[in-house]
Amino acid sequence: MEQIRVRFAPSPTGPLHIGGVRTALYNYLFAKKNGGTFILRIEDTDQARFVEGAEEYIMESLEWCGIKVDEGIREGGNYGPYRQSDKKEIFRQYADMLINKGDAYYAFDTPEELEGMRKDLEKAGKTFIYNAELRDKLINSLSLKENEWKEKLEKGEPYVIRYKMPRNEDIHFDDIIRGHIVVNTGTLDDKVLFKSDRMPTYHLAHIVDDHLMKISHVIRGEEWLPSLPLHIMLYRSFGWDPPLFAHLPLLLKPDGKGKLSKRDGDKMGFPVFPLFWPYGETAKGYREDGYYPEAFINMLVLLGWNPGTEQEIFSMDELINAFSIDRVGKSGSRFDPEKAKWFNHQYLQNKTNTQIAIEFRDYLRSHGYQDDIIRLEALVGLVKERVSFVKDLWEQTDFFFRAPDSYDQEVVKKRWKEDSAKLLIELRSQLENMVDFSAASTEPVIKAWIEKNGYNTGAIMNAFRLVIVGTLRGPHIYDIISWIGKDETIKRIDKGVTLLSK
RNA sequence: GGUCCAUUCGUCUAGUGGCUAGGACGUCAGGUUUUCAUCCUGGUAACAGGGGUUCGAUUCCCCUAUGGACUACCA
Repeated sequence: MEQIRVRFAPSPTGPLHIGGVRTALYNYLFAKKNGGTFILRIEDTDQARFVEGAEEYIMESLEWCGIKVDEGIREGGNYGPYRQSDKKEIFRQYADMLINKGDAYYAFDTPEELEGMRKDLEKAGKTFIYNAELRDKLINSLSLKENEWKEKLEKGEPYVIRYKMPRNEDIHFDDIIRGHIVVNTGTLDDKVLFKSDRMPTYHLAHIVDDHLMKISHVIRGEEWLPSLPLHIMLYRSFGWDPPLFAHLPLLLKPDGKGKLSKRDGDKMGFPVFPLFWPYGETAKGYREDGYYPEAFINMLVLLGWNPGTEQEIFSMDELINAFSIDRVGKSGSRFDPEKAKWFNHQYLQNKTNTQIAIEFRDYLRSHGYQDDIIRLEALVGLVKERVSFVKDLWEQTDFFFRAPDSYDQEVVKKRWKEDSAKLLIELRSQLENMVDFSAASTEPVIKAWIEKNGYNTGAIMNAFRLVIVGTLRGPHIYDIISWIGKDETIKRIDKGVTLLSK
């Protein structure tokens, strides 16, 4: 059987969008599932849009996601170079092959001339297509006499190389996800294959590279579907067997219409990129927002693919095992930031308290507190179920580290009664004598004391929580006082009684 | 405008020529927690519309509508 080789081929024009990450992920899963090779190829044939740092960003993003590249710029491989600008001479040779074969030609029209004609025709209600109908009226090696266009070449006039699309021919092809598609060449134009800056366009470069790199399956975004007929024609002209194609549906914005863009993220407060983008107009990333890469990937993989079972939580290994391109859907998926949070919650709950405590320690430092890891582990155990992110732990635990310096006025109004101070002072004396301050020890004692005196449990517990926490929230009160300790508990009771009895 | 693609609960989706159309997120209601959150249980909610084909269509075909992509010397 043929060796499976797939590639992810982004262009370094900015940060990698999560739609791009998903494409990379599906390629990776497909490769690993089938014992194949995952290749990262940088398509930097557009010199004008090149962005410094984008290439590094792409590689770092894949690494963070746990998508391992088998062949690429860093990894090497036998099918390099893996950066297209490093092999532009090679592309030129292939463009010449097409010219010699008569399937491509030189065109000398300037962009301004073409734009002018396009506008004129549009005014007349017609569509301008550089194709068999019009190419004779334009300036190229088909319309000009041989000596004329050769002279232009010799004089060094700028030119492009265009593909000579047949006038009227049905092109049949298959897409793994979408099935059989037929397009007539009459609706297609003579696409530019080689630009006047002596770089190939995407169309030429990726066909040549995919062939040279022995790519077996092209898995890419749906936006390429309309140009697939051209690509099929190119394979035919070169006399090469095309790879198999799978065009992935798009990722849509959470509300409204259209595909997901950076603006949506800014507007609705969620990241559209895996990592923070530090150049120019900066953009936030999932990593910096506190997402675990496993959760991010798990969320992303289910946008457009499902295993056909009810399993929702997948490790990368499980994904590799379960993945099948047949189960990729056809329609675009709307991205849901709420579900992304839910996934992170799931992953956070599955971490050990130790792991979380180590991460939490860094956040604590930024708030000016520290504690030893054993105590932090215990603390994490009390509150982790309440949060989806480590960074949210602080707002669940701030009162463990500092006594309240003000009290929730609504609670005071409702729960602080005439006899609250007296009851808390009694409670204080109960606690004061206890040696073992664990919840298991204090809880029954306090309960018994309340019962014996026929006190109202609610009145005491709410007042107690108020002076310890400052408001009515948090874990079991006995767990809280155990963690902060007897001295601190007594102090907080005293402080509360003093301040609230005024 | 032209070409191509798509359409099941609000969202991600499962599914079949005959099912009470299933799950998850969200939401709502109860329960647990004398707090809050979590958690548990339950509820709400969908086959875009119209024609066919068929004994029977959510499922197959056509049309319409809606949405999307592409339509650069960008990828």
